[in-house]
Amino acid sequence: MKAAARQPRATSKGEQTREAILAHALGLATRIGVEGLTIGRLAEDLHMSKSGLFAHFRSKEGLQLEMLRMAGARMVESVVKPALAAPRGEPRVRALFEGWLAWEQSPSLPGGCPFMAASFELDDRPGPVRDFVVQNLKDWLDTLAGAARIAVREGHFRADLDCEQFAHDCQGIGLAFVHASRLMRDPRARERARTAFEALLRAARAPSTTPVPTAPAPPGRRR
Amino acid sequence: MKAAARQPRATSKGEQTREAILAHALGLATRIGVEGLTIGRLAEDLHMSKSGLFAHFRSKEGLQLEMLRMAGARMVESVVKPALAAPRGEPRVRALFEGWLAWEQSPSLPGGCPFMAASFELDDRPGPVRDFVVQNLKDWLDTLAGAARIAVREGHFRADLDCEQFAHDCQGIGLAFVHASRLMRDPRARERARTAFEALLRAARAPSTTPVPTAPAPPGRRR
DNA sequence: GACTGATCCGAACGATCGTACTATTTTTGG
DNA sequence: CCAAAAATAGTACGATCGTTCGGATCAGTC
Repeated sequence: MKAAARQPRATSKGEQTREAILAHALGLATRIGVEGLTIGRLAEDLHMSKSGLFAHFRSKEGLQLEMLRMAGARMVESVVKPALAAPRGEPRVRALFEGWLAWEQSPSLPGGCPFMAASFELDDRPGPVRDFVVQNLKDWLDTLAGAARIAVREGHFRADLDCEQFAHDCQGIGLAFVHASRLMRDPRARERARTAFEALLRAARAPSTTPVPTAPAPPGRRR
Repeated sequence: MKAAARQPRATSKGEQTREAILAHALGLATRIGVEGLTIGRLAEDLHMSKSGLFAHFRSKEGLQLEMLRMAGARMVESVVKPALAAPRGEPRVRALFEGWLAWEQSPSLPGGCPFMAASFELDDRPGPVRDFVVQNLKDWLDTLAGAARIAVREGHFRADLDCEQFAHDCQGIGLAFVHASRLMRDPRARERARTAFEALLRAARAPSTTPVPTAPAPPGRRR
């Protein structure tokens, strides 16, 4: 928290309290929702005055946006970037999924990934906050689809795989994981998610791995 | 509004306004959330006084619970019951899924299935409302798993299929559908959901599309 | 037509919301 | 160390929240 003592710039006093506010807001928002965030509650938790805290952001919406911006940056840093270190192809897809699972259960996010929660909270409430969430999730889906496309090029996945559909299905597994884990308190949630993901991978892989000698495409196969 | 003039009982005046309140609350809650429901807003929309409306329920929590109770009953009526008319086995599983898709897009639910939204809204907020949502979703998952189990018995699905996992995966597809449809405004959301569901069915079916002639009960068959 | 219960309204309560203004402190560069 | 600047606190505002309470208005029974 206070590693570097000799930093004349880069972290003015205001900057670091501002970051502390955002970090706490993030942890809070995962539990009570992005809209449920309250300046008063934040100030109380951080032993500040409402006005002193408020002065860091132009409005509540500003606070929400900056908080989500921080969450997005953290997610890229702790999920996407490390996954890029994994070998191209299926291993990287796996790394993305596993990284996301870990991110979802990160201790700094006691209520889980804020974007997942916001997906359902803001889906019918237009505004810049919603727009930001949509953009972030679109980027995430693109990342997944891109990794799948690479896996196709590497020969790990079927050549005719619909990569957007693959990303979509991954998202479904993730959402089901949150559902089972957070709401239903199912202790097997993680196991369930992994099972579903393995099945998805199996279906996405090149047909050679499955010892099916007959035609792999049943009638009516389209797109 | 006054169709039946000769009804001495069964629908007293209070009962029908109470139902009107709940119906409107349901439509509202799907858009602004269960917690976002507001007595004032409801009263304004229905041209009533706050206190007059409030008198129908002991508390806001009471209103929320009764509203969800109505939603659950409607869902059973419009999804589960009709599906029971479908032939046992895979057709019934299909009917459940298709019925749920239609329910999710029902015009009386402008924001989609309230339980889906509540899943993420209340996952970290203990209380009777959360408990009710959990119970309802547990029942839904049991219905799905039960239908799958019947499909196994009918020989439509693999004998070693994990029916709870199947229900879990169905839920994931549903959640991804809501995600893609409501938040991302993806016009292909429905197509995506159907594609994912067909893949799930394909993986659940007996290993060869041709009916299995061998013993229908492999070792390890229980419950 | 008076009585009775159900139904609804109006006004008010304390609390809390987001935000605006003005002081007062604290940090910072010279 | 000092003045300028940044950061925080204090106070107050109009709105709205859930809830209470006493009184109107209505329906149905004798």
